[in-house]
Amino acid sequence: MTTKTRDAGVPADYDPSQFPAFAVTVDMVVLTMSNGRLHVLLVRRGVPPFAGKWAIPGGFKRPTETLDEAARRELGEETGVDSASLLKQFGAYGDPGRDPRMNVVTVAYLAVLRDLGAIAAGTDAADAALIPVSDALNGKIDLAFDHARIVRDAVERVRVDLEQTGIATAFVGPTFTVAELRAVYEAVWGVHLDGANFRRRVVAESGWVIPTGRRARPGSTGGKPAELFRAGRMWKQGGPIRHPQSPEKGKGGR
Amino acid sequence: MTTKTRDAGVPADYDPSQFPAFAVTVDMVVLTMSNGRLHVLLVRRGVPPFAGKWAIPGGFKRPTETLDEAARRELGEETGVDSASLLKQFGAYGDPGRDPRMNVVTVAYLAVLRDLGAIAAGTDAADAALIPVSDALNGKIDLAFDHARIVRDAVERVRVDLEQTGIATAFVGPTFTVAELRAVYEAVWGVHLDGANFRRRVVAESGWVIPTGRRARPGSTGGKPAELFRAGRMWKQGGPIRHPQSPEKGKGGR
DNA sequence: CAAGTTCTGGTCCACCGGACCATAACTCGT
DNA sequence: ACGAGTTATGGTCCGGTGGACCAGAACTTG
Repeated sequence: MTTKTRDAGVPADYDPSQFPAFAVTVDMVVLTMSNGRLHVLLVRRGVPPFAGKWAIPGGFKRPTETLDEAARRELGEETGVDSASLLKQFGAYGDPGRDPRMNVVTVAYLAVLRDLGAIAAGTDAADAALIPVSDALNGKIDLAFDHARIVRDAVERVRVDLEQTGIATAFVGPTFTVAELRAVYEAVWGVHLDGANFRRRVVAESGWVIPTGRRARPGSTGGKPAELFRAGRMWKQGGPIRHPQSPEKGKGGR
Repeated sequence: MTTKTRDAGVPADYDPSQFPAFAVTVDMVVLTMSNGRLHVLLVRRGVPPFAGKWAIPGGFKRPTETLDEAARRELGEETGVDSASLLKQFGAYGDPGRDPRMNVVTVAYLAVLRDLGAIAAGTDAADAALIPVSDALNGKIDLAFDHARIVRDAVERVRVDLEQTGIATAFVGPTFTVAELRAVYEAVWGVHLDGANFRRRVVAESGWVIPTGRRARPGSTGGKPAELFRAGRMWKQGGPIRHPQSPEKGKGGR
């Protein structure tokens, strides 16, 4: 609810009319694939506290907008990207003292983007960078505030969503090959997937990927040119690819 | 982040130092099984706005506590339940005007409890009640603020978590039969599950349920006395029961 | 043109999920 | 006390899926 309903028979040690004031912000964890690895967009702080440290982009929510609108606005302001190809709320953070200056509760959003080269350029690039999530998570780069935890939660969310939604196509371009899509799964999950089986399942799930007639040019290393697909409309509810190693019983394929 | 990082080359139409003040609340959707149906705990509001309407319990977050702590405290104050058997954050809501008096952002928590009879009694029962979620969702009972949406999201979350975590055991008592556990799945999903297959999978998953030597007394309708189990420690990561009807392809069992 | 690399379709088999049957162990009514 | 009804629980059977593996197609480079 919004006001404390004072009907429980507990000592009224807190006056509901004197509610404490908080600042509310939205922070975005922007993830992308770069060079075959998962990266997160970070900005370097110029002012205290945590001046000089890396942080995830974000800003204050305005009273006249919803949380989703605030996230979309901030994403556009900080990265120049308008396409809310994927912008998903995944958590709220309000530990006391997480901002030394004031009481702040932040609502965290996950954004998955492709082609971050153009994005980093659009954001006055000086203080923005794409950092491999592995570096951000293992402490090689320490983040401002509780942003390390937020990034960790976001990555965990992506790992789960990859299995249950069509989030994978948000990582690749408007047109892509099966191998590119498979690389997303392999990078995020850190596993190896059989190419033939992967392709079979992806194309079997109707509505997932739609073949364009065209073919991609092979890389410098050769190989048969791959078929080009574009994303279908089945963006939610059940992707065809399942995380392996889930059979933690006593199986072990042949 | 917590302060707006002003490095993007966008017009500074908003002054970060003048952040708007919000009230932050935590609201709890308390779900339980009663009489074979899924119920939600609601309290009747005594003061405007929405006086007389039903609402989910909740209250203000204090600057000295985390969001999780606030949720646990409020749950105890309003329901008398201390056991955080399951208390999970699932969303933040901050639409403008959701509270006509002021700017409020609420962080919603899902609580799953058993044995709500004692709970409703402990909360000075006059204004608290267990309402079937079906009544709360189809508009038969209209809720204050945007609580209808919050309850809807919570129920959806439970449906998903039921498949992927061990949340089901939170609905039943400290000791339970396989049939009781199956009733949880059937009520939440609205499906019928085969008793024999259900039992097989539940007991096969090691660590899920632990047999106590005892047996339950059969109901007034007779039948073989069921074996009594208690919940194991495998509370997270992958329940053994899957939602049927997921094969939306072209199957149809034999 | 040979060798290497990648894509893509095919095959095969173990395992799983769900339908179904059978039996055990209780209740109630007569 | 005994049959009928009811619930619990184990067994069996079978189609479908997932994953390992092979083979051929279509490109690269040297």
